[in-house]
Amino acid sequence: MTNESAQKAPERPEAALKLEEFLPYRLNVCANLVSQALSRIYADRYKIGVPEWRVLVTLGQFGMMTAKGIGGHSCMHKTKVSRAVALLERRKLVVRRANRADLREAFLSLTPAGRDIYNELAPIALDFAQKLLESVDAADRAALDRALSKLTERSSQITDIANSRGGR
Amino acid sequence: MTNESAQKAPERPEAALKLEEFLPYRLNVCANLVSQALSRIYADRYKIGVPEWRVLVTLGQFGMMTAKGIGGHSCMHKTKVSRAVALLERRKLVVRRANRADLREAFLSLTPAGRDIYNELAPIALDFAQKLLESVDAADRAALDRALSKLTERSSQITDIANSRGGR
DNA sequence: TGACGATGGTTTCGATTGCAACTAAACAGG
DNA sequence: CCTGTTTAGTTGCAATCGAAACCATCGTCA
Repeated sequence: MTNESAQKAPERPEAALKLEEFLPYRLNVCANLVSQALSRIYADRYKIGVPEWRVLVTLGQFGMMTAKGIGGHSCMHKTKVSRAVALLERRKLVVRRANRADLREAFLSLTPAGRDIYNELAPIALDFAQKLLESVDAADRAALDRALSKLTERSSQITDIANSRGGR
Repeated sequence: MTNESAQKAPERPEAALKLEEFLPYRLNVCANLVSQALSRIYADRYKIGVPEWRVLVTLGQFGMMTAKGIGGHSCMHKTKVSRAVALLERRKLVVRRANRADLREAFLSLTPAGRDIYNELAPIALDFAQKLLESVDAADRAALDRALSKLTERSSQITDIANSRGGR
């Protein structure tokens, strides 16, 4: 066997790329399925999607916040936040209060109706997550927690570096 | 404290829903970041997106397959597969060969050019996944593996049940 | 004060998505 | 055979998304 042919060999069999074992793929499939299962809880009941759900939960958690704050905390693009808030505002689930000290931003918070929905959904969502976690061996749960944190941190790091390189 | 007020209490503080600790949310964020980081490897270089990437990898792995087969193996909607294949076909990375025994379907496979790209990308992708995994404590990796499998299984189960109920 | 860059948020626009309707071919079962 | 049903794959359409442009306001510095 020459060097040439060794280089051209498709791949070492033991290193073959199998999609179903490939971490990024598995994460994506898992996250989508979980997301879809969860959204059954609120989608039909209240006709809202994931972005609206996140806004609702964030405001439920913090009480009052700017759109920027919501975006930062829920990892959503500002246009997504803007549109989700607009929808919730139309439905009278969220109110906008001007910030006298800075008229560019506005403070958002749940209306009583929004709070009602939040109070109804939050325990159901927690229960859902709990049920989901119960399918994972108790001994593995902490590891999953750590792993998700590490993977999230590492990949956002990679993206940042690549972005700063590309943006030169 | 009456029963009434206990029922109306927003939530027990210890059970409060915190988005940043909520498993479905964390999975989604993690998967998106990882996916985005990975796509840097192939997106710019070859101007393809996730669906095309998955078709490429699936065909690289199995050699020859129908669109249905690809969809099943890569968890993609048939329209996504159809469009991804159409794009790759236009780029001469994939060929379609009629199945004499059943003219509805067609066998798809990589062209030599497609195989070249696969052979270039696969090791880089594997390396990426490896690097990513290295950020996770070695002791936690097997647990992550099991947890992802369980969560995937459980949530697709939930969705299936809900779907069959709704589809009555 | 007044000009300029930065910032919060909205809007416009092109691209991607998934559902539903469709086409064409296979496979009943009489 | 014909007829109705199922299946592989494509296409039309409406909804969603994110990048970039945009608008209004703020902070800075001369």
